[in-house]
Amino acid sequence: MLEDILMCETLEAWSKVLFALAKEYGFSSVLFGVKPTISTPFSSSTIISNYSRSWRSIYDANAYYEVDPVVFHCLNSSLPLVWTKENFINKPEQQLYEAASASGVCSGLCMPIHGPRGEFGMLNFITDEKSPADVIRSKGLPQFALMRDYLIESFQKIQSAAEKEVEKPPKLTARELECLKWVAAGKTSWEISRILSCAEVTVNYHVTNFMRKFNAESRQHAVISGIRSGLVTP
DNA sequence: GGATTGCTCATCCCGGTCTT
DNA sequence: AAGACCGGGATGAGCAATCC
Repeated sequence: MLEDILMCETLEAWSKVLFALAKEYGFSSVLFGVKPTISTPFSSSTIISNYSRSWRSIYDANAYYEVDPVVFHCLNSSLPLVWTKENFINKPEQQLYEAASASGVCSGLCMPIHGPRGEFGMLNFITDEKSPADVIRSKGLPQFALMRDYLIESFQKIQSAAEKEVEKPPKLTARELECLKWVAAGKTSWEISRILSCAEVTVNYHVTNFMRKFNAESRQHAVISGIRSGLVTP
């Protein structure tokens, strides 16, 4: 099944394998959450889970990620955490646990995610029993670490394929490409106008056009997009 | 012949920096 | 602090080449 997940080409297929893996390993539900960097707001995380919708809504509405000791563990460690009621110590944490257990989220195994490009997240397997120890003992902890690595690798492959699809480089005219190249070289509009033997406003016109094509808010932003798409070299 | 595309140019406004 | 200056950005008009 781990090999299967590397073959997935869509997030939908990937999710199905993830959910099947969790079930196969004896967990009632699973959550895979990841954000681009550790400092990115939690609200912009990508979350794939088969938690109950009501629990997800409650968790988000109460911003429980701010008090969740499992999240706190992931922020500070790469090691797996077998979490139970005992991990929820102070009042806000206990309130979170009460709400969670009422929704069937009683204990679990959490694998922190610290990706190769600074991505941060967690892979959280849930049971509706008081301790997941038996489930983990039967499969062995290293197996879950391996699963996490496969999931990260395959998820990133699907994500980058989707980004490439979205970021097809726009078609620039020869003049726009020349202006982009000189803007990337740090030249001002006036300097470019001298190089290309045209008026400064003409340079501005081409700059405005490639900015629009890159959907950029400034010429610097457009230059970065141009470098990313391979139209110009840094 | 009309529509579209690409290029050039003029004018105006805005925000940041420099000078007095 | 106020004005001058500069770079960046938006808008609109005109012209030439190309396509259908």
